[in-house]
Amino acid sequence: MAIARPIDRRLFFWFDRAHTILAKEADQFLSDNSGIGSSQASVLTYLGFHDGCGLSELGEGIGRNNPAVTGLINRMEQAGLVKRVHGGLDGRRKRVQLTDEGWSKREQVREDYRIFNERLTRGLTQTETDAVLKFLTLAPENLSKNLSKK
Amino acid sequence: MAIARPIDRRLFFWFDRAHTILAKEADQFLSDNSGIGSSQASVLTYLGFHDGCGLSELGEGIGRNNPAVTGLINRMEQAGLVKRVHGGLDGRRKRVQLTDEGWSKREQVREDYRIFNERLTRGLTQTETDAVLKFLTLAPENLSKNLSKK
DNA sequence: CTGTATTCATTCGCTTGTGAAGCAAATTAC
DNA sequence: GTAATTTGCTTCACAAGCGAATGAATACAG
Repeated sequence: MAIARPIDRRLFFWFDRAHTILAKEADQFLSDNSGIGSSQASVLTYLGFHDGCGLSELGEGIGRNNPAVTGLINRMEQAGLVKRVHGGLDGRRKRVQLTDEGWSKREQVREDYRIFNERLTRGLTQTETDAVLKFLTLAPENLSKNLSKK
Repeated sequence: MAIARPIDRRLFFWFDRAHTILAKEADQFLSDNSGIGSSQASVLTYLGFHDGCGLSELGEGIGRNNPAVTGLINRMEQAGLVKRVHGGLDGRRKRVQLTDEGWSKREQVREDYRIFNERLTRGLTQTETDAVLKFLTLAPENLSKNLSKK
């Protein structure tokens, strides 16, 4: 196996740095255009594909823990973007649904993301963008698998 | 120009999700092994290459704003990892230096990152890892350039 | 020179996330 | 059928980052 190159050792360093910078920009951009932040945008995006899912599943989907989701959905319910409905047979479960306003906001956000993401990938080839997406989806999985065999 | 593929539109969504998950893991991992969090690890990493730099430059380097750096350096000074020294001719400026303990902690962190990053890139080829690093260094730059011509 | 603008760092008030603990509903074990 | 565990969500206390405002020191314009 090849020796890790110095730059590779700083992968997470660059990842973390890029995230704080990009997240600020994304929040600003979304806030200017659609009046919400990136966490709420994540919820809208996820619910667009999984409307009516439970709160825990939502947390899993957007990478936040349960207390964070509770707060996030409180604010979004307050803002009229989503509503909690009872989960049917299971009395503990609550499902989250987009309201009409939520669906319409989601369309705005899709457009914002389209522009923003296009800007992010300037200077990258399609192959490189694919590699980035592969990393972003694979790495969290890799970690959870390797937790045990430290 | 090619039409953006649906998956590409969610680039930032995946980026944000991956970051929260990875950051939690990284904090846990670093905390277990070296007793510090990822923000402090970033400072140690950056200072390893730019020991004695000013607080603003440090913030730029690790992607945090000035108030965040002030707090971070307060905690690290408290912990004996860094010290503030006066910036010479310019009476406003303060420089940050690693203490002996800081240098030694930095070595630990280097090793932690080596292991952690190796884990992150499992399943990726070297070419793909390179693409990820290119993205992480390029995207923040791209944004700041494009701020004006919204 | 002197007044204005700029820069570097800090303080302040607030938001959002975290882990730990708690509660109620459902499931499993015996 | 009851006790013990697990699951889904919420509450709580706290950590850390953000923007805005502030305080000091320097630079610049006339």
